[in-house]
Amino acid sequence: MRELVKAFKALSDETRLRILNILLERECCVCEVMQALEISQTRASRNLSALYDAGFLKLWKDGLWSLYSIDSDGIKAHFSDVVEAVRKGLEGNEEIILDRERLRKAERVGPSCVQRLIR
Amino acid sequence: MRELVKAFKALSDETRLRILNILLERECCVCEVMQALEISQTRASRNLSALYDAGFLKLWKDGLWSLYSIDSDGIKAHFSDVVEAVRKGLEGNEEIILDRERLRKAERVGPSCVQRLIR
DNA sequence: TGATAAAATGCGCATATGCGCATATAATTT
DNA sequence: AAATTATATGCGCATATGCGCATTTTATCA
Repeated sequence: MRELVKAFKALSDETRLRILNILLERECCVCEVMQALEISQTRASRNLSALYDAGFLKLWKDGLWSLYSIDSDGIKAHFSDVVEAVRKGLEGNEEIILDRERLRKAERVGPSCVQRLIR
Repeated sequence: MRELVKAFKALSDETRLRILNILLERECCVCEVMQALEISQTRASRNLSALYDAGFLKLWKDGLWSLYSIDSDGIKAHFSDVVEAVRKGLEGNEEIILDRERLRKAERVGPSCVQRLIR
């Protein structure tokens, strides 16, 4: 039960749904998430961790980069339906579309290069 | 998006998952929820409202009674999978089993008769 | 070894949430 | 109309959450 609650808690936040959405597109490092969603480093890092702790993501460290991606195998069988529901539920949303567009332009250069772009 | 977030927020609470679970068994009035989960009137009422506001329940008033039940039709197509995920996710949980047992014994007599049983 | 860089984290604050208590509301009964 | 009863709600408080700022951690590279 605790785990279920934790999973839903992870999904009950706009930032995290947006993150999940771009990760459905492809694996990302923290700075790419920052660029795609136009959010701060702290915010990206913390929310990625939350999704990770809830069991939705897997993490693979490549040097300085933390690469997060959907943990398709780790997500319990019946919970992949929930992720699918998220994907469908977000379909057509404007912000979500923008996120994906910015993701296409996002580069794997760290936050220090982007910092000034954010506010 | 706001709606999605609201839906998941409604599901990210133990009390509300327990309520959803007994409503999967059958329609209940507030006092039956109190009895099944052994919680206060305020708590039952408020959490039922939250699930209602998020679009999971429908409400039918019969005299003094407010009868809540799963809104199978109202729940959007792809969201019934989420409810199903909840049901499966709760399977075997001890508290959940107890809730269902108490539900069987629950009667449609108001909180005033039960009040003393709760703490 | 020192400088640089990506990501994580401690702290603090503003806001949100859960819920008890008391009371209000609304429907029923006498 | 007054009393009773099932549910809803205003208020207040304790706790949780989100996130910015500054700093730390961890890894790379000169």
